[in-house]
Amino acid sequence: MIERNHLEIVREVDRCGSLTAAAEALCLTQSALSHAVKKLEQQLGTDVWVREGRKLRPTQSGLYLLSLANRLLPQFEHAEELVGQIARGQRGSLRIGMECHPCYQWLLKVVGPYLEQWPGVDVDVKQRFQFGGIGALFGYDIDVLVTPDPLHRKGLVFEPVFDYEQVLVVPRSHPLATKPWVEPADLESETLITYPVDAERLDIYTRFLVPAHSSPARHKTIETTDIMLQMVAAGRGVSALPRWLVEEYAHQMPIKPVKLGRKGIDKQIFLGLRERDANVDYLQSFMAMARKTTWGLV
Amino acid sequence: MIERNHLEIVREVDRCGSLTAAAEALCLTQSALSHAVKKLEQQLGTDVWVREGRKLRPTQSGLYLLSLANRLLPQFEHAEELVGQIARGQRGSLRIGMECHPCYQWLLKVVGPYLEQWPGVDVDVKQRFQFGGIGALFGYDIDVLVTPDPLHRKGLVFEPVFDYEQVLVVPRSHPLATKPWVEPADLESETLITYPVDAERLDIYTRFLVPAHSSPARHKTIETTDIMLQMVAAGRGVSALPRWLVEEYAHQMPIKPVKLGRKGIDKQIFLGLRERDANVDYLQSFMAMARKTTWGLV
DNA sequence: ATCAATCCATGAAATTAATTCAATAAAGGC
DNA sequence: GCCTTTATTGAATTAATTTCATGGATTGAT
Repeated sequence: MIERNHLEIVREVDRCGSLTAAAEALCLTQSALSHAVKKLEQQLGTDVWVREGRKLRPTQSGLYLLSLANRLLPQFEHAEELVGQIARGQRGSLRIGMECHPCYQWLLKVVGPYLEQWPGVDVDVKQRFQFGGIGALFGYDIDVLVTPDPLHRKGLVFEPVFDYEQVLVVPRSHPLATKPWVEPADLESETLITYPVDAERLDIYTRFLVPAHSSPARHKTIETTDIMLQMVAAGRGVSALPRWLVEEYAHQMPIKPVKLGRKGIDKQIFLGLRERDANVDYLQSFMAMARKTTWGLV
Repeated sequence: MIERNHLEIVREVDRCGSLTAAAEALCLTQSALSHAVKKLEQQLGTDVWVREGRKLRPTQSGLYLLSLANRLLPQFEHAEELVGQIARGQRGSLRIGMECHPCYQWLLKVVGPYLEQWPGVDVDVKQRFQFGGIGALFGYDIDVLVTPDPLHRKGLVFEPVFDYEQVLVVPRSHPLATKPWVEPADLESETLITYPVDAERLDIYTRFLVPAHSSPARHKTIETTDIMLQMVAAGRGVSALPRWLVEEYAHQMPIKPVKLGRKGIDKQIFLGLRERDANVDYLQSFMAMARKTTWGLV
């Protein structure tokens, strides 16, 4: 078996030109090296150096091992560096799961500065999970979950990162646009546009329409926020989104946020991760930056 | 320090899915593996697997080490295979030094079949040496020397591979072409074409002209055999070459060999190598094939 | 729920491997 | 020729790996 230290020896002997010097460099006695060399040659069944006087000249095998050493040893060294970074929490992969469609816009604001600060971390975002976001966390498909439903289970940790108000978005010229708030009944003649997810995961249903036994005239689903808002601006329907998101888009398109009910619908977004990972530096940092990014938005 | 056996462990645990099975595959007890794993994780300062129930799931570090293992271990294994071949004399480099210009034609006939038989051997031919062919052998610039001058020294071994007669080459229409042999005086009106080497290494001088205190009308040097013979065929001079070589070319061009002196000049070509290498399979084989190739030529 | 089977962790003992020490031999420089 | 440097060798020492014996934890089946 050719071992790493054999390659180390071959490289150092080549560098130093003698066993004695190589032994010095490897923090060994010259005798230890001599023994090691002898054993290696016995194992390989061939000389690695020919002894000429008191010089060592690499044989064919020696030259080959030398090239192998110069190829493999740097990879070992690089690996140690990398694993060290992982150990210190400076490197890793951060797979973010999203269970909150409109949060994608918010996430982009977090990720930008985060990538700058953590050059060793690979960030990826996933939006579909076979067994739900919690399952994805347990199954190691993701490392962090962005969700409005913390659903506590042991082994997982959730932390709120920001609060916001879910509002109705209507065209600026819409009759509802001037109201201080809308009632469920106001939507019965409207087309409601939502993301394509189950109704029980849409607050406008669970916390607004369903309790009032109300429902919209039609229901359309659209994947992307941009298109959704363009549809609203074009008077093709109304939608429910975070207030901060609507206000941001309101600069560019004729839309307006309207409170849902007299008290409005307040929501909270949580970041969840595995308890085991809770003390990993780059994950903690992500939590911290996520919390900070909030302020600029609400 | 990440060692080869660490990579071996990581790979095997991944393959087998459990420590126990991996231990079996590595011919170790489960306990030994457990100890080894623990020590590795301590050294790295990070877990390589997370224990979930009685299953092991690789961590970030573990996944990285696994990819490293899949990259490096095959290289180790390939290296062992290769060194094994070198040890068994099945692989190596055969650098042939030529001190006998016309022998190049002969060498080509040897090398062809040799390459087929020894796919693991890299053959190279060198024709110029700073300190002579012998020096090149001693200095490990070449492995075999093809020479007419064996010049014995200890540490080197020479063996004759073939005999031949050195003859004068003249155009077929030349007056000398019909003579049974030429005398030194016959060349005094001729242009002599030779390879560009010192006169003391040219038999036509040392063994023919010089003893008779004779010399040609002019002396030209040419590097390549083909051009040399074309010059002769064109009546631009005469040259001295092995009879077998001249006879081969005589099919294609109007040239003729003539004996040098009544008795002719007999020569012998030797193959020399370092004593140390004398028992290397692929070198011995080269010697053998060199000897055999002779028959087809003389 | 209980039981058996399977798997991993651990400490102490045994084995094996690596390293040092001390002595020797060989080569190169002055 | 003598002195210095370098590599080899065998025995003693030290360090490491491995095994043995055991216990705890989890899984799947009865």
